[in-house]
Amino acid sequence: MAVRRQITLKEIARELDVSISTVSKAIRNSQEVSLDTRKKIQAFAKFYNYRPNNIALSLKNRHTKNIGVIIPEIVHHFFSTVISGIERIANSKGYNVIVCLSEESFYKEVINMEMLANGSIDGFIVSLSKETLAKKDYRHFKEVLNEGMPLVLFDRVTDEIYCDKAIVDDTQAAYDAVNVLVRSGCKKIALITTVDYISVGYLRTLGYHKALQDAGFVVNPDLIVKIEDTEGCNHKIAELFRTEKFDGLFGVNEFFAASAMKIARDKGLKVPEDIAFIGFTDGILSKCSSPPLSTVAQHGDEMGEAAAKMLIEKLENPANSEVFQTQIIATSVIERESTARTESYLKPDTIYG
Amino acid sequence: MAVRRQITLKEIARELDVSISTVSKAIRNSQEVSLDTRKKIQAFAKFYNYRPNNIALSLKNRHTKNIGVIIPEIVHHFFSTVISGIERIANSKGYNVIVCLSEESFYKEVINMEMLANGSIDGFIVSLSKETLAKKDYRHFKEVLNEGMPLVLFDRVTDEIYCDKAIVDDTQAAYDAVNVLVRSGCKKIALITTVDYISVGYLRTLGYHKALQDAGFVVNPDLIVKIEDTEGCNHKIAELFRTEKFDGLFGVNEFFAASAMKIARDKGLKVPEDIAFIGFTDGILSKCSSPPLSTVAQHGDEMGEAAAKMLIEKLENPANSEVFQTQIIATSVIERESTARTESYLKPDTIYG
DNA sequence: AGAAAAAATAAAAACCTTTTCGTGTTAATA
DNA sequence: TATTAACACGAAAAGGTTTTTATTTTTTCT
Repeated sequence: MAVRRQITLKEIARELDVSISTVSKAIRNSQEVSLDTRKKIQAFAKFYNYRPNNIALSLKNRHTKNIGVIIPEIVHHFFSTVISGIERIANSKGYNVIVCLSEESFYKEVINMEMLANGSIDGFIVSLSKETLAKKDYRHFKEVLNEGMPLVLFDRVTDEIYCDKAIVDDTQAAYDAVNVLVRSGCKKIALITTVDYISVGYLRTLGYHKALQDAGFVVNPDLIVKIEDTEGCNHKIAELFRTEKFDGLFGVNEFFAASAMKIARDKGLKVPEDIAFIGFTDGILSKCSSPPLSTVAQHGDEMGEAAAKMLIEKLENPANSEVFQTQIIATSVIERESTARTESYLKPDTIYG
Repeated sequence: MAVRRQITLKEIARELDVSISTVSKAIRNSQEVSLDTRKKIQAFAKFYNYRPNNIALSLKNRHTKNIGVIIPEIVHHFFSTVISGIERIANSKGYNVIVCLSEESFYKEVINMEMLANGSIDGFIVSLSKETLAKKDYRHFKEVLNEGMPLVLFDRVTDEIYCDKAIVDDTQAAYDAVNVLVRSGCKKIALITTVDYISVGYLRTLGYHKALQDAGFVVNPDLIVKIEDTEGCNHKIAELFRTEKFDGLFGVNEFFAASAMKIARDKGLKVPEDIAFIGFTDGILSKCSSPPLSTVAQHGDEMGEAAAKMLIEKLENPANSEVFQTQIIATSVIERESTARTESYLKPDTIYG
C-alpha cells in the first residue's frame, strides 16, 4: 500500500509543464487561463484529488479558521452542551474548534492560552477556571486581547476583562428557582452552594437571599452549606440534615440538589410532600432522578451558539472590535415532581422562562 | 488601546539591522552568533514578547501538532471521558485536540474528515457514527489512510478498516454484567439493547446470550427490547413491563438501565429484592440513581489515553506504520445496590474487573 | 507585413520559519 | 608576510498558496 501524500500545485505544474500560477488559477477556474489548459489542469487535479494545503492558506491569509475553546472540564453536562453549541455554529461557518481543558487550574489555563495564541487560532472562547477566579489574575487574557485576538467569555466571567460575554442571569434565575419553593409552600429553605469566588455560585447565592427577603423570610446562615469540592459533599449535606429542620432546598447545581434529595429520601422523607427540591442545570440527573428534579435550564447550547456567533462576528468584521456586548441567555424554570407539593401545582414539566 | 500584533523575525531584523537568519539563530541561542548580538536580540525579542509563528512552523516542519477527533456526540458521559483522556495525553506531548461532532451522521463525518484532512491535523481519532455503521461505507477512512495519515478508531469500530484500535471487550463485559444478575439469583433476565448495526450494542447482546446459555437459561426473545433512538424509549420499556414478568434486567447503557429501574419502581417493584438491574458505563446516572446502579465501568479516559498514545506513537515513529494493534481496555464490574439481592452480597461499590 | 491590442502564461513577492551554505572579517600560525 | 583557521554574519531555499506584475504568444487591424 504505497502512501501517496497530498499532491501540490508545484507537482501538478511540473507534471503538466506549466507554471504554478497557471495551475492555481486554472483550479480556481479563472478566465485568465485558456479553456484548454484549464480543463486539462482541472482534470489532472481532480484525478489526483488535489486539495489546497490548509497550512499554506493560513500562512498566506493570516487566519486559521480555528477557534480555541478553553473550559474547566468536559465531563460535565453544562460545558459539553456549550461545546456542542459552539461546534454547530463554528462548523456552519467553516471554523474548527480546538478544545483545551484547564481542569480548574490557573497554570493550565495560561499554558493552554499560550499554546494557542501563537497563530494556531483566530480567537478564544473561554470559561474561567476556579483557580483563576480565586487568584483574580487575568494578565494572560489582557495580553491576547492586546495582541488583537478576539475573546469571548462565557458563564464564568469577570468584570475585569473587557470583551464580549455570554452569560445567564444567575441571580435572577436563582431567585426564580427559590420562588418556586416559596410558592409551593416551603417555609424554611436551605441552600447548597459553592464557595464565593465562583462567580456563578456567588450570584446564585445572592438570588437565594433576595428571594427569601422578598418572601419575608429571614435568612438563616445555618441553612446554608458552602461546598469547596465534591469530595466531602455528601458528608456535609448529611450533616445539614442532621442538625437542621427545613422543608425546601435549593442546590446551585443539579448534583448538589440530586445528592441532597437522595439523602433526604434515604432518611425516609417524602419528596415533595415533606421537603421540596430544586436545582440548577437541566442535565440527565434532573430528568432521571426519583422523583424528577425541578431545575433551572441554562440552555448551554444556546450560550455556546451566542458565544461563537459573537466571536465569528468580530473575526469577520474587525472594524467594530472595540464595542463589546454581554448577551444574557434566557433561563427557564422547569417544574417537575420534586416541587409539586400543593393541589394548585402546575403539571410536571411545565416550562416557562 | 493600540493593537500590536505578534512581532516577527523580519521586524526584529529590520529594527536591529541584522539579518533574519541571525535573529532566528540568536533567539535559539546558537553559538553561531556572537554573545553580544545574541544578548541584544534576545533582550529585544523578550521585550516585544516574540513567539515563533506556529503556522509558519507547521508549514516548514510539515506537521501541525494537532490531533483531529471525530465523535458522534459530546453531551454524553462516555465520549466526554474519552476526550478527557485524549486531551491529557495530547497536552502532555505538546499536541492540541480539534474536536468535531458527526452527530451520528455519515455525511457530517465525511465533511469533517475532509475539512481536517487538508493539512490541519497530523492524525485522526474517531468513533464511528451510527449511520456510517449502518451504511458500511468506509471510503473516507481508506482515503486518509492512503494519504499516509494515521488513524485510530475507538469504541465503535469495524474490521473493514485496518488501523490501530482501542476498544472494550463488549461481549465479555456484558457477559460479566449478566452474570452478576445470575449470581444474585435472577431467573428471568430481560435485555434492553440497541439495534444490531451499532457494533457495541450487538456485541453486548451477544454477551447476554452467552451468559444466559452458560447459566442454562433459555433465551426468550420476548424479553429483549431493541431501541432505535431514545425518543420512544420509555414507552417501549413500559410495554415490556406490562407484557412480561422477569426479575433481572441488563441495559446496554446506563440510560436504558436507569430508565427501566425508574419505571419498575414507579410500578411499585422493590429494587433489588423484586428485580435487579445492571447497566453499562459508570456515569453520573449510575452513581446517583436510587438505588445506585450496578454497572460496567468502561474507563473511557483510559481508552482515550490509549488511543492518543497509539496515534502519537505512529506520528513520531512513522517507521512502523504498517503494524496495527487493537488494545482492549479492561472493564470493571461495579456492584451497587441495584443487584445486591442476597445475604451473601458483596458490599456496595466493590470493584473487581 | 508590421504594429498594436488582446490573450495566455510565467515570474516574483508575500506570509514566517529554520537551516544550509557561502562570504567576509579577524586572529592565529608557519 | 602569507596562509589558514576560526568566527560572525548574510543569502537563499524550502514549505504551499494566492496575487500582482511582467513577459511572451497570439490575434486583429491597417
